[in-house]
Amino acid sequence: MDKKEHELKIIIDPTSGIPYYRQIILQIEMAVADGRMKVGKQLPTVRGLAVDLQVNPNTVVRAYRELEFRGLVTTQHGTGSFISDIEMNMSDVERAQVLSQLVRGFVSQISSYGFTVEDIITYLTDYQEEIGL
Amino acid sequence: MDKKEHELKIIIDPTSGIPYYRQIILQIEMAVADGRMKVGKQLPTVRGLAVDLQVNPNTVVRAYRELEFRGLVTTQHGTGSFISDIEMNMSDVERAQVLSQLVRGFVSQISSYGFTVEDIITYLTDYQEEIGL
Amino acid sequence: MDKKEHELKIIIDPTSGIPYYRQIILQIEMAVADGRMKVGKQLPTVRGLAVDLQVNPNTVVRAYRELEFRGLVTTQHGTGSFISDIEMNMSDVERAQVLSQLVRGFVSQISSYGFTVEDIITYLTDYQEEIGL
Amino acid sequence: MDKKEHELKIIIDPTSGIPYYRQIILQIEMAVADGRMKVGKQLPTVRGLAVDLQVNPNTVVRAYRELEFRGLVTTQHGTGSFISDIEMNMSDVERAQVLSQLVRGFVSQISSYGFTVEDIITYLTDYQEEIGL
DNA sequence: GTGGTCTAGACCACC
DNA sequence: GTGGTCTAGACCACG
Repeated sequence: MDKKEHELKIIIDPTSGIPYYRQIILQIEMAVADGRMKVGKQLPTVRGLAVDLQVNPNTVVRAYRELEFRGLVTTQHGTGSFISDIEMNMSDVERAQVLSQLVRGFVSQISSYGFTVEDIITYLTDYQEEIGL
Repeated sequence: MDKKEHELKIIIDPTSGIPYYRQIILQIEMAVADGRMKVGKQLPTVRGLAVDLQVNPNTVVRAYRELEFRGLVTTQHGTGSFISDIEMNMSDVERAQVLSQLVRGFVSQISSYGFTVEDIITYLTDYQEEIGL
Repeated sequence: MDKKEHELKIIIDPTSGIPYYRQIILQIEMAVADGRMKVGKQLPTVRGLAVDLQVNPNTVVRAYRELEFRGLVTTQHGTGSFISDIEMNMSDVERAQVLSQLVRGFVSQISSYGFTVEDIITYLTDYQEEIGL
Repeated sequence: MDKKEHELKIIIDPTSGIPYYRQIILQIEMAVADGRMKVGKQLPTVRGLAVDLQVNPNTVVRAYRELEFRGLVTTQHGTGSFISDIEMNMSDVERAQVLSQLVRGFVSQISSYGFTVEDIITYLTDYQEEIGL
């Protein structure tokens, strides 16, 4: 078994209309969500990732900054950026605030498709049972 | 007891983060989808709607143009804009698919922050009341 | 009495060692704190302020972005940036989170001078009485 | 009951946001200020301290160099670094002035977000316990 | 080597 | 006109 089969592999789609820095954020969030990136693990360096993705280093910086703001990532100057342990580093209040921002962003997104908060709640309730199986 | 007495009541929310022209598009789409606007019916004039909504006429123009591009609306120069008879609306099934994709993506995202579906539902329920104010 | 005697007058000190964008943030915060900027008032445009301060527009963008993240400022694409009504737009949870971030930043700052949280609490308690006079 | 049994115990907090070399400087300054380190006493060797703190030797070098620049420390090539007899430490009065300036500035800042001195005190008291863990 | 800040200037989206 | 994103590349701070 190759321990590296599920490493962090970010892919930028220039045609998606989604800003590059957001694509980076989303894919790092997903990597954490599905366990490919674990607490304490170092993220690619800013410059390294920029070269990989063929984007400007500043674009990566911006993505990392936003992740740090949200508490998902910790940056140590001169050392690198790491996945932080949110549960440990954030108070309940802070976690609630992150949830709030994420949900509001999502609501804004779905309403641009004409869906309502009601629709999501209904869907999620069903989804929850589905997962619970 | 006429359920259609308010045929087309568009409301712009400047704080939603959704572009004005999109808000107009969405609400016209929804009006068509739920039967408040029917094929052949005339839309408000660009200037009239702009005054109503207190937005720049160009914003309304843009919304109508995009609707025309999608085939939902036909513009007759010098006469006005009308709902065209092309069936461009998403079916319920399609809408459900889109919702599903969006919500699952979001659930994946928030789980990277250690939140659960339960957390979202709770938050949304509160949020819904807050908006309802 | 000239109504404009106390307008927003931002001054960048290139020798202070404080990043320009932080200097902008701090001075806008102060302007709001002392009433020179009020809720709903429009901030200088990004480009306008950049020219005024003789800094790059991106530097102003960054300052405004951070203020928006903190909830002090609301940006409307294509229209401008405005002082937002924090009390209205933020939930208790969100306000608590902003407080948390501000205080933690301050603690980090003062500990670089060798002061402790204890020192601040002591000072603030005295200060509070002083103000209360 | 020797109060000085732990003459110089430096602790690096990687999460504080304060540069390592500053943390070293501050703790040496404080050790001098409260009498744990006296004039003429030898500081730990660069390499020894680097190993102790698990930091890069260059980081210790930098801290010592800055202390030497300030006159607090004298380095004798091939022999070691020593506390010099120049009185560079802030008096209590000076420290109080600095604290005052910092705190008042911060109070002004947070008031732009609608927070009160009371809010900070409450938060700090909680925070203090949290850190104390 | 790492990340942080800033500039100059381009191009896009929204009003 | 407004703000938003991105690039190219420089210089600084930290380890």
